[in-house]
Amino acid sequence: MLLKKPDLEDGSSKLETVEAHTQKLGANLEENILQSLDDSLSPPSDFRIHSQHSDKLLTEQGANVTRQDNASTETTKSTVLNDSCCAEKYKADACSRSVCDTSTDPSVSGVNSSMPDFSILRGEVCLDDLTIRELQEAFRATFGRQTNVKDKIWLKRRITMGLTNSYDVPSSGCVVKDYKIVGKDAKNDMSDMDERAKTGLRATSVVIYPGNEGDSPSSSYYQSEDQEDSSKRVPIHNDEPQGNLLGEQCTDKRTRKPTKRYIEELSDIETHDSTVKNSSPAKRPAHDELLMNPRVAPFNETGSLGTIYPTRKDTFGGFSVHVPYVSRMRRGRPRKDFISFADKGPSVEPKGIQPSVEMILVKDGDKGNHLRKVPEVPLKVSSENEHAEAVDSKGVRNLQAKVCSAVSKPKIKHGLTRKHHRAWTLSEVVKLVDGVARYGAGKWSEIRKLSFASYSYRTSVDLKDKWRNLIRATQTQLPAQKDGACPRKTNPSIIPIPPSILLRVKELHELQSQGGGFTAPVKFSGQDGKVLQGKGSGFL
DNA sequence: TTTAGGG
DNA sequence: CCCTAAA
Repeated sequence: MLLKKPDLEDGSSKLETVEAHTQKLGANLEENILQSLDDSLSPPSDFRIHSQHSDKLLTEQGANVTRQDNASTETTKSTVLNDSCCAEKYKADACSRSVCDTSTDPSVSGVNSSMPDFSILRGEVCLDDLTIRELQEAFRATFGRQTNVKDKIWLKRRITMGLTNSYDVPSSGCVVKDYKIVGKDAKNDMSDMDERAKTGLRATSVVIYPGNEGDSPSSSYYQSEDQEDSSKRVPIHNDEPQGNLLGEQCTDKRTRKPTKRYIEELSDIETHDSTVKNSSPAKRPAHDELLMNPRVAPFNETGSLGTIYPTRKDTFGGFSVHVPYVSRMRRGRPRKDFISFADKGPSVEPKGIQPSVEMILVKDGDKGNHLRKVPEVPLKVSSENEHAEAVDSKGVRNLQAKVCSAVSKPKIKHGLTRKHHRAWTLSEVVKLVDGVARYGAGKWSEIRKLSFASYSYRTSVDLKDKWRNLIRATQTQLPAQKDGACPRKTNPSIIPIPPSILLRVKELHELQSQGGGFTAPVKFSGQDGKVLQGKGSGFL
């Protein structure tokens, strides 16, 4: 971009700096432009004449021979590719170089490449003065390939575009000097082009290109130019127009800069993609919901009958697709009917599956670790636990808990295990309440150590969570009980916490929340204590 | 490591 | 239960 300054004539002295500048200065940008130019000018499929012809033409260059042998083109085009690529590459280089490093470069002529006479482009070029032939030659010099287009305007324009590396050139009457448009409409420059690119306007969109020799440049040229139909927006390649042998008339379309909106849409898609792939680390950095980020799209039309389904974007094997929006499989612990299935009796308990793991588990628990990192297969609670709960009047719950722990080992995803859900037994709850009463709410670590020594699977966090749930229960369940039966308690597998315990929880909670930093041990108030004792809970 | 709190 | 921040 910045390379094509007028002060580059006789650039031998400045060549190096300029090229250095080129590399330094966003090889990307420059390369993109040149690349797209290349693409547009030399589609590999039907590029141009055979190198032999090129050579021949090269030798005849002085005469500006522009005859094209279409038959040869057809039959031998495939062998040209390398050569043409070289030429194109060279041309690309030539576009970003100073003026005189081209035709005089010995290496170029040494490679037997069909380099056109770039001298024709040197200095000030007034395309209006040239004949069609000369224009064609200039075209060749500019793009490094032959053209048989005879349309002067088109040629001029194309040459100008090539020389100035700009898509935004006047259709006629301009003078190109040192790869920059001077004379008429000298303001057509890169900066101007950038401006247009920003605004999404294309001056070229109104220019009509006359067709030539079947490769009509105007056909389907700017179709959907200004229609922001994103589905039609494709990057600058693979857009070869129909029936075109030379592929030179589609240059504009293929090389036109994407509109702002296109860019935005593209980046939008990318960000969406990335968010889908990366999930949002802030929210849920881990694992198992990586793909569970349903992206509800606004009603997309997916049905062939035109029916409208709500869909969400989902990811399957790296592909982002829309699928009908339905609930996902539940994650986490199995449903309670599963529990009740397991609850049918101790006979269901698969005791013999992995006896060794049990030992590991118990040992682990004694150390007070929490089990998440270990592949957890709790088959059986420790004997002390059993003993402690043997006195519990609600033995069913014990069984249930144990069986539950025995039957499943949720492995969520790839190494990360979820601690198996163990239903809180009544005795546990009582222990917890007692612990809170003794050590105060918040001393979960202490409570765990002192009151839950035998419940290795209960962490201090568990205690805290359970206590919180108990508090909630007192706030919801308790009043409801007074008013009447809670409709949701019809579930038999959920054994309600006895109101006595709830009352005590409430009392403790109120007490401790009022008392601020109160941590002093509190013995039960007589009423609650009595009830608890009556329950026969055998803790401590 | 523990606690608190949101999810 | 999980996860994280804060202490």
